[in-house]
Amino acid sequence: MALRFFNTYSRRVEEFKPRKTNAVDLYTCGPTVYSRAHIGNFRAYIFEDLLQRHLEARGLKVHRVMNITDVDDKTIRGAREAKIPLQKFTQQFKDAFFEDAEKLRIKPANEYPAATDQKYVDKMIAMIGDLISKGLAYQADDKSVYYRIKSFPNYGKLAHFNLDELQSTGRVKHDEYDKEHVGDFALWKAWDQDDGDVKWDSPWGPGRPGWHIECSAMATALLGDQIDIHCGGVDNIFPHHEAEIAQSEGVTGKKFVNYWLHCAHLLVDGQKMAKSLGNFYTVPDVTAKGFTGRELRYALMRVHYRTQLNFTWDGMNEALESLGRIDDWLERLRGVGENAERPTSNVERQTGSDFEDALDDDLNISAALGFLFETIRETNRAMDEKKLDEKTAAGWLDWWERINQTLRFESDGAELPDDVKKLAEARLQARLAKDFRKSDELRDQLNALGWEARDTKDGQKITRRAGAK
RNA sequence: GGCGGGGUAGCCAAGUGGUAAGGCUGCGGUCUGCAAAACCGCUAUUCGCGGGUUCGAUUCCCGCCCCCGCCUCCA
Repeated sequence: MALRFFNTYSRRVEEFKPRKTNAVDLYTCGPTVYSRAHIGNFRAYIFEDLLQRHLEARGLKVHRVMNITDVDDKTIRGAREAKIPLQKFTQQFKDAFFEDAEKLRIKPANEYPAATDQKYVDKMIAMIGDLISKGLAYQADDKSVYYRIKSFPNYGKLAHFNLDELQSTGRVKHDEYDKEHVGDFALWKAWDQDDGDVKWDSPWGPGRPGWHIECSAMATALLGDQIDIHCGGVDNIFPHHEAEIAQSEGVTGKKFVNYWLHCAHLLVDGQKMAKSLGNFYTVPDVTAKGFTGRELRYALMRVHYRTQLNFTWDGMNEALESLGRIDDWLERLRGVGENAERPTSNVERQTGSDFEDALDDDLNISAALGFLFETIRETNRAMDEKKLDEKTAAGWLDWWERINQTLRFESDGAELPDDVKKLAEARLQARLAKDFRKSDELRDQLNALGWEARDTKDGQKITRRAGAK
């Protein structure tokens, strides 16, 4: 089956055809580092991770760029309030971002360009100059440079907005006196006192780049004038990505992006999770409740990226239990097939490609996981009936290795905490002494800590369950 | 008001013009010292509501209701 994605530009599922035979250019909008990214932000990055890994599973070499926005109104304000230099202020959130991304097993991008990097500022200035010379931008009385949206006929095509019908939500303050059209957006923001020493020289005076131009500059600088896929959250469709198209195509005259993919919001209590609403959780908030990064990864990944996902602690428990099912299955399967000769050349033939086929269909993760869990039930049944031979088990283990490159759901086999280890040891001794009263008491104590003792033919097994610290 | 996404069991969630995947939870059974895990069984005659097309619709068409998002610096 061919790869297909829903393209925001056409509002249709389209067959994916990369420009190059075996390579894909992927640009993903990264965080604005004015505070720690929340798990709603990470939902988008996890969707992009799934996308990248699946493209790779299909044999495509992915060149991924993720920008870091380290200068804007909020970062400047934050640095000013903290009374520290902008660089120092943003660095802590950059560090936190990479730390969290690693916990969620997100594959690093090839480049993380920063908006404050002089070479990209130079590129932005060059693009703005070019837009002015083409009549697509102008400097207003407030010294800022704005994009003249009425001169770019395709403006509004991505968001499917009619410019004359735009209605202000009042969310953003407009300086309407300076602009030719309310919709004109800033390419270069003239310096003012609140900016302190945050400024760059330009032909239009001191100032700093507008938000949108940074992505146009960095994307074209690192990936070229045209790129295959550009991703982000749905809230980036307008105005951010619409502006990127206007800027990039205004300069190059070429189609900027072939496929626009956007991820729906993470909700909490049925509302969008957003810093501005204060209803958000960060990765450390979730791990502080006793959940791991891979459990959060599962919880954020298991719902199709274009469907809004309501974040709940019940959902986290479901993730934990579901992963436990996978863990138990793998352990059991390894008991049967680990030492068998791997039928490497026949894995695909033996196990099929249902999992990958499902993901080909606009990343249908629910269907893909459906196949995984059906497989688990069927192979467990075969093992119960002692009908799963070594070689078949080994084949399924290879299949798992393959799909786990995309899912990255496997347990990293963390060590047991010392108190748990002690209780488990004591319980083992009690059981050997056939002191079941005591062993049951110890099991209750383990349960209270969020761990479960289970007796198998291979001895006692300790498993983490919901609420473990 | 304009433009999107969505409404499928207790919860989460696939899916198809031909009679509802999967996960979590709950209950019963096998197994077990007892449990757990695993497996088996049960849990939507029904897919927001009302019409229409059709031999047949949850799926296509029309109308309506509800939820969420975007509408110029939010992933």
